Amino acid sequence: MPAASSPCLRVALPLPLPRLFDYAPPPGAAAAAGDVGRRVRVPFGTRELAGVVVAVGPPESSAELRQALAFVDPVPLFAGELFDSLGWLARYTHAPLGEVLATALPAPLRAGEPLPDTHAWAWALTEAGATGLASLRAGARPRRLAELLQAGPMDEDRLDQALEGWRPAARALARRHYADRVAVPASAHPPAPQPGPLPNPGQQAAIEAIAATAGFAPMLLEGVTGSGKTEVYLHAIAACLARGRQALVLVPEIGLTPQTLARFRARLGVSVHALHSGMADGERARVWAAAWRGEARVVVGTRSAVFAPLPEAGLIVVDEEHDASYKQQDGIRYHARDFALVRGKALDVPVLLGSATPSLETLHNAQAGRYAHLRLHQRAGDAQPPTVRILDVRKRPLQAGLAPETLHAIEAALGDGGQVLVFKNRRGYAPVLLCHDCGWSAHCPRCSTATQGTPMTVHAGGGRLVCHHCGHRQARPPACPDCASLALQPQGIGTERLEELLAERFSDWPVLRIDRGTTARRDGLARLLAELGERPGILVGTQILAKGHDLPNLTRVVVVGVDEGLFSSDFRAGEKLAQLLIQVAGRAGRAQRPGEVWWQTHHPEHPLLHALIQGGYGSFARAELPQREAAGFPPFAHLALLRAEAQQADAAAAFLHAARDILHAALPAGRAPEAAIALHGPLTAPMARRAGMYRMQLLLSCGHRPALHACLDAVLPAIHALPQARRARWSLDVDPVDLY
DNA sequence: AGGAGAATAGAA
DNA sequence: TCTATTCTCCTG
Repeated sequence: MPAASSPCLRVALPLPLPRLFDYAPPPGAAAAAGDVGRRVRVPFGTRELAGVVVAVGPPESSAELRQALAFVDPVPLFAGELFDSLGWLARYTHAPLGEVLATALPAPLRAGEPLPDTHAWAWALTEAGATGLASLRAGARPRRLAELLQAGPMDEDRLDQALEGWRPAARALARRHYADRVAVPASAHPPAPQPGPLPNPGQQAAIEAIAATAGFAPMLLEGVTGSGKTEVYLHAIAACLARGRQALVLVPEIGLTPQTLARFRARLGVSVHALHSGMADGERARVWAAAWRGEARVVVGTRSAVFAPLPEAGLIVVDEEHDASYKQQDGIRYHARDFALVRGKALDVPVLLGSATPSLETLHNAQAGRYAHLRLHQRAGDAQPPTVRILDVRKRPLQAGLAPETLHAIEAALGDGGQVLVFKNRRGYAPVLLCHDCGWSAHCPRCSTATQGTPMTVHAGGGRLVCHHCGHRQARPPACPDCASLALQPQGIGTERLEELLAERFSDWPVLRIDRGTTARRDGLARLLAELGERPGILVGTQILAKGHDLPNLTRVVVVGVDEGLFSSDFRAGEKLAQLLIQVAGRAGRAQRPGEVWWQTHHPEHPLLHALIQGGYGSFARAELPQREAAGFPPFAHLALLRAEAQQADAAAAFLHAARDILHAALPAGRAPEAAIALHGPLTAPMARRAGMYRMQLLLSCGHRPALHACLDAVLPAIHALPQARRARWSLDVDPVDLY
């Protein structure tokens, strides 16, 4: 055993413990400053863990240290900017560094596997192939592929561009032993970009503004749907590549379509690495490794892609920056857009935030001059903005939840050969199952709000009950459990029922339902849309249809259930609804055909709807921001939410009361009012019980971010040490997005 | 977190 | 009295 005075490895382990663990270096190694950022395997109690060396120095305690087992990495995996930024993230989220570092890694790397190889794959003709080539049918794909390979082995991503459908052809050649798949070193072949459409003046101005920036520059690119934000991204990325730098593009969870990737690949002329939750762990680790080695020049990915290492970074793009999927809702509750800005600053590169409906936080920063504000007013290709109409359905007879005017509008659009989108933000067959005789309705046994149980949604054509909050499912009861009546009726309308009713009413046209139920498979959505093509028909769907795919023949959009978002208690509900309505409306009339949007509502006078109709999203935002300021909500105040949940309601309450007492005692007296920290609660969470757990929360708000963080820093060790903390599951959410 | 050992509660 | 389950402690 080495002497206690020699330097040790200070290791961050993936544990919910706010501390590091010291180890003697592994056999045959001495601890050196250059070990910082390397992963090590260490013994921990009776188990073995993989952690990250975050410092080298004298041990904290004088006790005999255990010895690390072995380094995983020959050189630091976390170095430079990424290491520093993740340290910042741990401090900002008040989470243990070890957990933050683990969150930043794909699963295999988190588990301590070595950084995988990233050689590219290429196809090469065998000798048999070279001689047998002539025997292949002329003009057929295998023949054309073999001819391409005559010049030498060819990378797979080159083949993607050179020959459509080459993969089956390659398999055919391989079967005859005419060709082999061979590993080749990842070659950074120079970009061979394809020209795109000529930018319009608005796009040109934005492109030039971005080109004129050097170093860190946050920019909001605000452009209505269809104004060609992606074109601007592509120009900025191409310029970044031309300077020999890497680009990172973040997209929302459901925005990353195969079409998007194909478009990026074709236009940029380099391989584009995707990183998203649908990929296998091994593949993610390979892409992460490719970014680490600088081989991946363009990384396009969802939330967690914000952790991609970028040794040669030149640009970060966050598309649809307002999207809620950028906020991680469990574990380390980071916000990918905000972390992208932090990384952009540390990397000293521009960060481009794009949206048709910017978050009020971003808009506020732009208005305050902290972000450059680029605008695209014009829709690409001379497309006209859709006209939006509010349809007052009070006292109107509804059929399938649709007013007669709405049905006529759908019929007219179909008759004109157009497609119609009927948007309903509620999945399933019906939102409630009700007993017509006694008034009983089906509620989830494991979830409830403060005042009532949450209804179970009828699914699968009426045969099954599903809770949308916890996923609990059960068979639909044949009779009322209270009065044994058989008069159980599905009430209200979900997408499944809407699809059924529309298919009945418009039997001459195809009706497609697009929601999590029908698009569970990876490219389910693309498949369904490709099937419909440009034929007239009806799409029934939820959120998932609000973005992504181009639907050039979509001429009419009907939104039902607008009212459900109008009177929510969440202070962000209005913003979310406005964003949704504008995003969905933007689906209409993308090409030459003018679009028409109908919002069905029982509240035609609601100021939110009026603001949107009269002045669009900007007008809504101008009205909303002062209200946020008056109410002391973000972006004018900063929030942190202490959540607790437990099997027994009083365990959660006891913890939060104890935490409140600690906080209260620590609140700095006599501060400037803007640095004052307000405590709200403990209160029962709006969703009081979820999956059988009782849930409570304590909200902290403060006008001055550093004061809030200083307070949390001062108080969290005591909160961690509370005896009540072990009787409840608790977490701290800095900048919470959902307060449910 | 998760494993180990201690404490405690139900079945023979 | 013995085993099953919950509780508490600790990790370098």
